[in-house]
Amino acid sequence: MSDLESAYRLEYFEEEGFHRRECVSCGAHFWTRDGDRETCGEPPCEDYQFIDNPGFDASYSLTEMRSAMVSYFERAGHDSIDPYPVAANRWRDDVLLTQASIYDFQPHVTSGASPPPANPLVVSQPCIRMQDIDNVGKTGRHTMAFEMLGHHAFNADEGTDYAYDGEVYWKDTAVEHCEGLLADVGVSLDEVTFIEDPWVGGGNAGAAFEVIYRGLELATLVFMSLERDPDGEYEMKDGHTYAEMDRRVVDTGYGVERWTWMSQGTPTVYEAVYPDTIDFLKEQAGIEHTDEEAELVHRASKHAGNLDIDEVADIEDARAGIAAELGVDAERLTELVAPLEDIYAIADHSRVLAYMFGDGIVPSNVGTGYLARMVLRRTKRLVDDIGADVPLDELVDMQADRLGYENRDTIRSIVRSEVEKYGETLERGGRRVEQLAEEYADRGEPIPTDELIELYDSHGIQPGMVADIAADVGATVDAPDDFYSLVAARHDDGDGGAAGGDGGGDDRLADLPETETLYYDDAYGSEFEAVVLDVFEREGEDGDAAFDVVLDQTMFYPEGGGQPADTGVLTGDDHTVDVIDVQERDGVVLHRTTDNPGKGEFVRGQIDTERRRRLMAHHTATHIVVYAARQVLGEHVRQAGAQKGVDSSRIDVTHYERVDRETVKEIERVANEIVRANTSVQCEWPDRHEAEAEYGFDLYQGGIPAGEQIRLVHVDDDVQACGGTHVARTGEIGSIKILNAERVQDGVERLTFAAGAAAVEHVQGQEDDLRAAAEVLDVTPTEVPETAERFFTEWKDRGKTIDDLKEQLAEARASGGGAGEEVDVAGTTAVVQRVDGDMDELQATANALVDGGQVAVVGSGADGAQFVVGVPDGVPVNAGEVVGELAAMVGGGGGGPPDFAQGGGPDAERLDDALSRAADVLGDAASAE
RNA sequence: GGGCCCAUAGCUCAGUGGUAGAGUGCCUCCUUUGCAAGGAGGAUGCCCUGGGUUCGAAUCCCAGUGGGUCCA
Repeated sequence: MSDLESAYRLEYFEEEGFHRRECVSCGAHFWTRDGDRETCGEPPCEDYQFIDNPGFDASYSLTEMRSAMVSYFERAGHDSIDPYPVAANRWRDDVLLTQASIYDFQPHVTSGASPPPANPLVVSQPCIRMQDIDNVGKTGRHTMAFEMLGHHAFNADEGTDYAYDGEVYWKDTAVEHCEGLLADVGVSLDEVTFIEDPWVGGGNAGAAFEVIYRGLELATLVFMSLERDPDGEYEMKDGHTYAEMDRRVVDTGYGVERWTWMSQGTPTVYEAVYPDTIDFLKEQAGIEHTDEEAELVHRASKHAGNLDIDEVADIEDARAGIAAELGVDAERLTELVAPLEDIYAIADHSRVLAYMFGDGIVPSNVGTGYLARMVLRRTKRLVDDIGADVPLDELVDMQADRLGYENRDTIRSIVRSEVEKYGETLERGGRRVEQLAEEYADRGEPIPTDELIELYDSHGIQPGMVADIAADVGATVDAPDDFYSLVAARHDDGDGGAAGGDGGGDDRLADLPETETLYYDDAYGSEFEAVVLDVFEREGEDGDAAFDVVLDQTMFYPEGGGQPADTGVLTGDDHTVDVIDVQERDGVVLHRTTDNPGKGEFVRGQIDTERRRRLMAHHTATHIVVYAARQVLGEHVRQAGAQKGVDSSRIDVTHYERVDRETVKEIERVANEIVRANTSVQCEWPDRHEAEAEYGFDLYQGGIPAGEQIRLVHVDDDVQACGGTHVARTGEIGSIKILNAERVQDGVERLTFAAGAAAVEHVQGQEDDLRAAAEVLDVTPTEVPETAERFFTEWKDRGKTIDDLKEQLAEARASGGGAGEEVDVAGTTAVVQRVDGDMDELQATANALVDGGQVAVVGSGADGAQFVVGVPDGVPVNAGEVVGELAAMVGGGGGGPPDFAQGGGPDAERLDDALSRAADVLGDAASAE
C-alpha cells in the first residue's frame, strides 16, 4: 500500500529549487524555497507576523482584493463566472449552505455527468460555515461568511465518457498560478510554505497543499484524483482505501478576506473587511479606549490565533495564558476584549444574514430557514449585550447594501418581522421563567436540570437566560456542563432501520431500452400504438395479480414532479387492460395494469383525456400561482413543494408572514389576469448551464433535474425547469380559485387551489353550502353573516336567561317547600326531591336548599338517573358517600367533595326507588360519622 | 422531515374527573379632585373544533385547527 508522498514531488518544485522539510514543531512535511526553514509556518508553530507589517505591496479593500485576484486568473487563461447563491439547496439537495467554491460544481460536474460552465474557470464564491460560529470574533481570523475564490480545472483521460475530456492543467500549473498571484501582489516567495495535507471528502480524495505566509493560511490547493475503492492502493486518514480515477479536478480555495487582511495588517480580519461597520458599532456601544488600553488590545490580537475553540480545551485557560504573556490581569484583558469580540461577531453575522435573506432564505423552523433564525437571534443578543441601540435590520441592510443586493426592502422587512417574533418569544419565556424561579426560590431549591431542558427544548430559552432571570428573584440554576448533549439525548429515540429498498431490481428491466415518450411532442394526444416489450408480474395492492407493462413508446405520463400518473387502457387484438398507475425507472416507463396484455403484442393505448386535461390545467396553474405569489409577496417566494391533482392542487411557498385573506385574493386576482391574457405556454430543452446563466437558479422551483439538457417551461414571464405536461395557452385553464392558505411550517405557506372545471365545481359547492345555511336561517345568502351573528348573540343571551331562570326556579322550589319529602337527619331538615331537569338545575336547586340550611337530595330522570346531594356546613353527612350509594342503585357511580356531590346511572326506572330510600341512606351516613 | 410544549374572561395566566377562577382592564357608585391613587359593587366565558372514555370531561384518550420551540 503506497502513500501519497510521491504525489507531492512536483516537477515545478524540482525546477524552482524547492526543498521538502519536516516541521521541527509539529512534524508536518512542507515545501519551501528557503532551505534553512525549520517550521511549517502555521500557528501554533508560529504566531502571526503580518499584523502591523502588511504582507503585500499595497493595501486592498475586500472589493479591490477580489477584483485583483479574479483579474490575475483571467489573465492566466481562466474564464470568470458569477458566484452561486449561498443557499446551496437551490441547486443540490444534499447540503443546505454553500461552504466552498467547489460546491458550485457538485455533484454533476465533479462526477463528470455535466460539463463545467467554463474550463478552467475562476469564481469568487460567497460561503457560510455555521460550524465556525463559536470562533467568530475570538480568533481574529474566523468568519462565518467569507468569499472563497477558487480556480478550478476539470480534467479527464482522453476517450472517457465524461461531459468534458482532455487535460486542462494539473498540480504543477496550479501551484505555479498560486505563486504567480502571490508574486503579483508583492509577496517574497521565499517566505511561503506549501504544507502537505492529504484531503478526503465525499467519497473522493487527493493530495493537497495548505499555502502559508507569515503565519496565515492564504489558500488550499486540492487535487482530487482518487475515489473510494475497497481494493484501492491508497489508505487515507478516514481509514478507507482509494484508487486513481480517470478524471482529475483542481479544487483551490483562496480566502479573499484573509488576503485583504494580509494586505492591511490590521489586528483582526474584521477590521480589514468591515472597517465602517466596526467603527459604527464601537461608537454606538460607546467603547473608548485609553492609549494604554488600545495598545494592550492591539498586542493581544497578535496571539488571538491560538484561541481556536476547536483546538483549545478551555478558552478561559487559553486567554489566561495570553494575559500572562502580556503581563496583565486575565480579568482585565477579558473585560477589554470581550465587547470587541462581540462587535466583530455582529459585523460578520450581519453579513451572513444579508447573504441568506438576499438569496431568498426565509426564516423557519426547518432547513436553511432555521439556521438563519439561529444566526439572527444570536446576533440580536450580541447587539443587546454590547448595549448598542441599533435596529438589527439596519445593520443587515448596511451589509446588503455593500454586497449589492437589490431586494433590500424585503430583507429589512424579514429581519424586522423576525426580531419581533424573537421579542415575543423572549417575553413569553421571561414570564414563564419568572414564575418558575419564584416557585423554586420559595422552596430554596435550585431550578432542576429537567426544567431547564424543557424550557430550552419546548420554549427556546437558553439556560443562561434562565439564570439571569432567576437571579433577580433569588433563585439558582442547576445547569450541568453537558446540557446540550442532554437536550440531544432527548431527541434520540433510536430511529429504526432505514426502509427496505423496493424489491424489483430485475436485471431484465436494466436490459430494456428507454421508453420513447410521446407526451412532450403532443400534450393533447390521447391515442397511440405500441409494442409490448416486456411484462413483469407483480403483487397488487390486495394481493391480486398486477402487471408492469413496458412499451416501446408511450403517451402515458408517469408520476413525477408532483404530477400524478395518467390512467387509461391498452387494447390488444383479444382484450383490453386497464392502466391504473404509471411509473418511470431509469428512463423505462412501467404501466401498471390489472391484466396481462401479452409480451410481443401490438396494442393501442388510450389515456383518460378528461383526467389528463385536468392535470395539465392544474400543472400550468401551479406555475401561474407561484408566479402570482412572487408578484404579490415578493421575490423571496420559492416553491417548497407541490402536489397536483384532478380536483385541486396545492403548492407550498416560502414566506415570512402569514398570508391573510386579502393577500390571497390579490394572488388570485393576479393569477387570473395571466389566465385571461391567454399567453402561450412554451417548452424548450436548452443546455443546462446556458439556462442557469440566463435565468438563474430560480429555475429549480420544483426540484433539480439531472442531465446536460433541461426542459424549461415558459408561462408568461415565468420560467421553470419542469418535466410536466402543460396546456398550450393559459386561457385554457379558464379560472383559478384559491381555496385555502394554511401555514404548513413556519415560513412556509400552503396554497390550495382549483383550476378550470374543478374551480367552477368548488365555487358551486361553496354556494350550495351557503344556500343551505341561508335556507336554515330562512334568509337570502347575502344576509347569512349578519343573521348568523344575530342568532349567535341571541343564543348566548338566552343561555344566560335560562341560567337565571333555573336559579330562580330552584329558589322557588326550595322556599316553596312541600314538593319534596322532608326528613330529619342529625337534627337538620333534609329535603328529598325529584326535579326532572338537567344537571345545572339540580345543582341550582341543591344550592338553594343548602343556602336555606337544609340537606338536599335532588334527583332527575331527564337523562338517565342523576343525583345531586348538598350538605350545609356543620352537618355530619358525607355528600359524596350518599351519592355513591344512591347512584349504585341506578347502576352507576358518583362522588365529589363532602359538602356537594353529583352522581348518576343509566337505570332511570329505579330513580324513585332510590329516592324513596334516600332517607335511610342519609340516616346511615349521619350515624356513621 | 422528526420530537416536545401550548390553546380557559378584552389582556396575562391559575385550575387536582365533581358548582369555571385570579391579576389586570371594563361598567356603576363612593372617597379623593395630586401623577400607574383608595374603597364598594357589577358584567364578563361555545374553557379552540370534532369524536371517544365516564354517572359526570376545561381536566383523560384520539383526530383536526391555530400558535410556539428544539433537532436533522
